[in-house]
Amino acid sequence: MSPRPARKPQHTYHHGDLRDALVRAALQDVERGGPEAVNISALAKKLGVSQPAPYRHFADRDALLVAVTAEAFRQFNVLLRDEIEKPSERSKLSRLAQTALAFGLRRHGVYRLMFASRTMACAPEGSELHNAARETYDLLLDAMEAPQIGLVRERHALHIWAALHGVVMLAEQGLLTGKAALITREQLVDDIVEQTRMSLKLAIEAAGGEGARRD
Amino acid sequence: MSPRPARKPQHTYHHGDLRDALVRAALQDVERGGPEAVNISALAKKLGVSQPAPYRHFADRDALLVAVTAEAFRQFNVLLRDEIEKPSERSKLSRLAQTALAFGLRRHGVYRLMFASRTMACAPEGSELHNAARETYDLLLDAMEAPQIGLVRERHALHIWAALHGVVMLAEQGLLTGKAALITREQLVDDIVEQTRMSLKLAIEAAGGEGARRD
DNA sequence: GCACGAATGTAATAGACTATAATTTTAAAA
DNA sequence: TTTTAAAATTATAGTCTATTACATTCGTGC
Repeated sequence: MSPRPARKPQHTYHHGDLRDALVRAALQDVERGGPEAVNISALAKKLGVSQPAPYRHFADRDALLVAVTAEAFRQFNVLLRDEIEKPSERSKLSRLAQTALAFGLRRHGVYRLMFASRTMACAPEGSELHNAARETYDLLLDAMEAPQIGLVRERHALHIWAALHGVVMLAEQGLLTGKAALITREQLVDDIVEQTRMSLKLAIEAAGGEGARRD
Repeated sequence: MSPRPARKPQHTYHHGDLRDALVRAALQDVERGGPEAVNISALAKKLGVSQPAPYRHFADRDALLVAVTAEAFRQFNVLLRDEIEKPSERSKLSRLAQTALAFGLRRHGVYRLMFASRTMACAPEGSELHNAARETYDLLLDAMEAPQIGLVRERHALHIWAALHGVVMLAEQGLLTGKAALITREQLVDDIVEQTRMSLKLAIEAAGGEGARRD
């Protein structure tokens, strides 16, 4: 998104920044109530334009959601990249996982849009959205700090990604109750990361013994 | 749901089975297009009643979705229970996981309603829906065939549940592409189950050494 | 059998939201 | 300055949810 004009001139016929303003405002709504909370009419009203004005910039509601999702991925990926590039005692993988968990819980409406919505499910391979998600995955691969041996790294990366995603979703759905509530989400994620790191280490050692870089 | 009458008598003023018919038909729609595909007007038309008739049986659209979700959980739990009660060479846990995976992929609209919808997120603790999900979790605990030692079993159960859920959702969202596509979902789930069984076994042995049944 | 209340249906209608068409205003290029 | 394209506007149609007021049927008690 382009930088926002300091303040909107009053009563101009042209908004001047409607497209970006729509994405920003819609993202806020998604944050509160998930994708289904996005309401074109309400957005138009809030931004002080007529109800059909948004359709000058987005073919339909879905197109707006695509733009919002892309922006969400941008923010998510920046967050993750900043975290794993930061120097720290703790492992990159653990920090990436905890950062993603925190994002998923704190901005769960946005997270749902990114990882559990029709918008993403309909994004064709090679689309902007698909590439954004791919970038997230690449950050994960990077954070694993493991050599590329066959599909060993992929297998473990997917395991972590899946489990992390599962924790966020189960927590959001209120399915971590009873005895399960005694385990914090952060602990659970740490467990998952550690267990996987262990398994990965073993697999790398095993592969090292028989000559690496197979496929 | 009560057993369905063989065939609806023609042109009776009363449908006779509208409530259940609505749930069944809505479940079909969810199967195709997820929760957002449920359309009260269309359902009424399809079932040959007036548009407002469904509101005699459900306060609003959300209430219908709650009933549909409950029915979905009933079917899911029956499927899982049947699987783990069946005698087999393979472990209960592995079979439960593969069955859940297959359900999540084949009936992904329904799965989304059960595990990634506002309907479930809004289900209060103690509600029919919440209990249904709890029952699923109990089946998982049962399938683990592990003694109850502190939170060890819970921790591993949650790990599996989360990862399983993650695999289904990532697959549905088309996020398993590139090198990741070379690993089948079934393989991935098997990996996760095996890795967790290993970790669980170690944890149980470790706990056994220092006297079990702590909390 | 039949009267009556509860359950279940209908018709009519309001309101929210998406989306399109026709028209007007503005900004900026020629 | 004129012209043109982009970006708004007003007006309007269509779909869907939901409510209200009224009609029909079912089943129970007499």
